[in-house]
Amino acid sequence: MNSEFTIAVHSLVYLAYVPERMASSEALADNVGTHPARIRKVMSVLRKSGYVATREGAGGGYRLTAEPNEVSLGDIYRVMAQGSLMPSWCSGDPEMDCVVGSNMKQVMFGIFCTAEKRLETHFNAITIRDVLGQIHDCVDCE
Amino acid sequence: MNSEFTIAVHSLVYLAYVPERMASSEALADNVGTHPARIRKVMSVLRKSGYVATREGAGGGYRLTAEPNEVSLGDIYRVMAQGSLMPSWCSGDPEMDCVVGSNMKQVMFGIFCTAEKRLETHFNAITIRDVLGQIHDCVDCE
DNA sequence: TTGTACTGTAATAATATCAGTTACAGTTCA
DNA sequence: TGAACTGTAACTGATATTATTACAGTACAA
Repeated sequence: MNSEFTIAVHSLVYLAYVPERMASSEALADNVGTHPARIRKVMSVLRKSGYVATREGAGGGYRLTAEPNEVSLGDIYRVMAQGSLMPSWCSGDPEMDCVVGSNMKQVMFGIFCTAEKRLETHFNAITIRDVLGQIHDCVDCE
Repeated sequence: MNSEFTIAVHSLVYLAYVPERMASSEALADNVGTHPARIRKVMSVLRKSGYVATREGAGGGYRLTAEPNEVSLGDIYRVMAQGSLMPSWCSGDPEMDCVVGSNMKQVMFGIFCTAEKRLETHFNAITIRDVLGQIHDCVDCE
């Protein structure tokens, strides 16, 4: 999996943490630990998916529009990283003569698809609010 | 995830399909669609884990030693690809001042760990025999 | 006992993916 | 009108992945 999913989750949690004001791509990049341009790319997807509002121009930036307890990591996974479980390279060749070699690609595809559904089910149960809660729990433990 | 998991599963299924004879790395590479040296590398791990026997020299190769219905994809995942769900790059920095930025790495780590456990649970329920069965089902459907 | 056919393993090369960066047009506010 | 932003694409460098080569070691068979 590439890290856009992580960046998206981190950004949304941060926006949920400062709901009253807009955060610029630079502020988010600082917090996430990456480059502002990368943040803008990720946020662009989240805007198109309806999770954040953006404003260009001076004083602009990003603001969470969805309710933190109504956005799950599953939602984010689907828009940022769906299909990333299956390796890009897959074995077998449908054209070949052997039963195993010719059907393996299809069978493994099915296995990876159901595996990914499992993963999504797991992520569906975790909301942005939950993640923010876990972060606050970290502090309480210190 | 890199594709060694897929290569391992494919190879074991193939060996389960031809249990009476040894398969050379070249025969397996042909069936899987990769280079013999890569097969040997993967099989070396499977040998050390006790799933296959190998024999060097003329007429040598690989043979399945485990029972196809006793080896699960979860077993294979653990030896070939454990930890591959979490992206190599992760956000946040424990040293920083912000609660979100400083704890996110740890929280996401936990989320990815439990997600991977879910994945393993799913893979645990699928055996090499099941995969071979699915391949035979493919043929019946044609 | 020697040649042939294998595995084991490491090193290297080629390729693909990922992350960082730069650049600039477009937008908004003051 | 200038400053502070986003949106997006292009490019660069780093890292991960796969392919390939090479060769030492092992086992069988003539």
